Amino acid sequence: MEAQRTRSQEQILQLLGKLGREISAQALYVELRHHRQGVGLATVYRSLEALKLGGVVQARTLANGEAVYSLVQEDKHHLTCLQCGASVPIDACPVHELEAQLQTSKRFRIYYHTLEFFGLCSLCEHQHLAGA
Amino acid sequence: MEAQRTRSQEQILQLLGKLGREISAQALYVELRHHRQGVGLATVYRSLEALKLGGVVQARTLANGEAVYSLVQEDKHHLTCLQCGASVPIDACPVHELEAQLQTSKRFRIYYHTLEFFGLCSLCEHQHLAGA
DNA sequence: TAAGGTATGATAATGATAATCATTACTGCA
DNA sequence: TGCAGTAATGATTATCATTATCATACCTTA
Repeated sequence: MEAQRTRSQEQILQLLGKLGREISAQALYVELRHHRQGVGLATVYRSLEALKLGGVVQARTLANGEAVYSLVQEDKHHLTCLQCGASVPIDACPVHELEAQLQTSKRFRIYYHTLEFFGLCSLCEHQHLAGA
Repeated sequence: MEAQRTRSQEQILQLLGKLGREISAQALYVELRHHRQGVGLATVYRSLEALKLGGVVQARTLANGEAVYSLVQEDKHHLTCLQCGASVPIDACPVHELEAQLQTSKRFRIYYHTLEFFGLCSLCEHQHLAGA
């Protein structure tokens, strides 16, 4: 029965809560190691996977390919520069109604969503146009 | 000056257009190889990067970590099952207004956005609850 | 305490992407 | 047309996050 949470899962959950921000599995591993007794890297990945399936943790993939995790929270979205990778948070989020609709029309239990905008920040756009 | 497109870039662009669907860099590499004269894998990656920066190609990352590319197109979003990976397309998209706002308020030139919902499809939710 | 199952951790394997570097194609100019 | 300099290409290697493996430790229940 997977309703029970593992000790590692609890630790990770707690740390994620304390941090209040996204963090990669690798960084989590290091962080846990600093704090108290360490947790194996494999276990970090396993726990994150389980928590994700449990609907309490969400993940998104950064431009460099690594995934970052956080507690499921509504409306933390981003605007990311394709050139320099700068990522600024945005707070508006117009997808709630849609989410509710989808949940019934598509017969999916939706845990979370990601919404990301990609383009060029003004600085990079300049450089880009200049042909730098 | 990077306004000019490379031959490889043109080939890739054309193939993406013909395909009309998302495809990974690796698959593109194989595909190009089948069609005409091959293009090196490194060049595939470089070209995709350039086209992305040029605002004509968009990318998103699959659950398994690989990135898929397609021509920039509005409103091709997905609903993905965290368990089995099933990914069903959705056609509604409520973010246009927000995108327009952001473009001015955040001083970003936005090329495209991704919007993805994650959860469990009804089948997997059953299995999950059953503790399989 | 013993048995069965699950969780864990160290480590190796995988696989996509990025870096390297020598070679080739292209550009503008004499 | 020939040259020089620059950008593009491709084969290959390096990197690095993630997964798989497998033996050990733990926990629950009888």
